[in-house]
Amino acid sequence: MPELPEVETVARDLRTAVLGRMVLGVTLLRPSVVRHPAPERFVDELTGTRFAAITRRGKFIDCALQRDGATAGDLILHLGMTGHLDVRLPAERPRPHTHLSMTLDDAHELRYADARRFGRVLLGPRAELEALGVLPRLGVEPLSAEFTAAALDAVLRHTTRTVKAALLDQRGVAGLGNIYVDEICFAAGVRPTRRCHRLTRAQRQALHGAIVTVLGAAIANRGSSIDDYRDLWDAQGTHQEVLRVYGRAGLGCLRCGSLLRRTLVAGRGTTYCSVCQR
DNA sequence: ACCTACCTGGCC
DNA sequence: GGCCAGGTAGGT
Repeated sequence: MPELPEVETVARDLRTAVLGRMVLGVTLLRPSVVRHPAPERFVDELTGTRFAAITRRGKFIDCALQRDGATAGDLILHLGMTGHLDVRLPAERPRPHTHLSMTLDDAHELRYADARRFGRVLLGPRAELEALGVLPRLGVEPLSAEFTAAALDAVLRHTTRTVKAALLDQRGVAGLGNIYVDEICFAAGVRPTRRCHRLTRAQRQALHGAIVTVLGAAIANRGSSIDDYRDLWDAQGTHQEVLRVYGRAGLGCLRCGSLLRRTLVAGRGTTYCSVCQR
């Protein structure tokens, strides 16, 4: 469900809601959502910590924790396809499939829910989690200074895979998913089925520009609420209203009017304009 | 570089 | 009942 713009929106709101708060208690209703460490240790090590910083890396939310003012690892959350975070008062009924609830020192609860359970939760120093192999090593952050046209070239140039598959791979560029890859390909005028090594330099540059502008616009609109994405306060984003290809198969291209096609690429439903995208 | 499995819910 | 869904991981 959430891709980079939705995760960024939730991370920013989370900063407002829980930064500086202490975790007084932890209720782990479905231990299997915690991938590391073991459930008892997870609860013990999280209890009594304070949220010191909240950042996003790809589609992961990283809450840096402190205990007695000293660094105490990171609470790392991935929302999968259907994950939700809520900040609610205890009297409010938890949404279905709530797997983890943290009671905070301002009387609110921070809750993690995920119907399909494709998401996960981890706790520990980020470096340690990466060393253990329980956190994947992610590619370049597309909204960082390191994401230059040359950096994208390095991802695309030496592979024969489709552009769609390469951009979905979190080890290349971190944070892109099915909606935004289709939108990026349309904005760049590139077919998602195109093989990376056959891209022209101009096409690679167009993709680089499109990644930055599409993600920026989606964040400004607080993400796309297609099915069940909602922010921390249960409000919808508005970017779904301006998507140009995702969800528009069979409708007219907003640029040239021809019917948008839908195919399967890299195992994912893919919509594109066969006239505007080459 | 693919392909399937992992889950639940909603729609036809 | 079957198909589809914003995402990975693991096996071939």
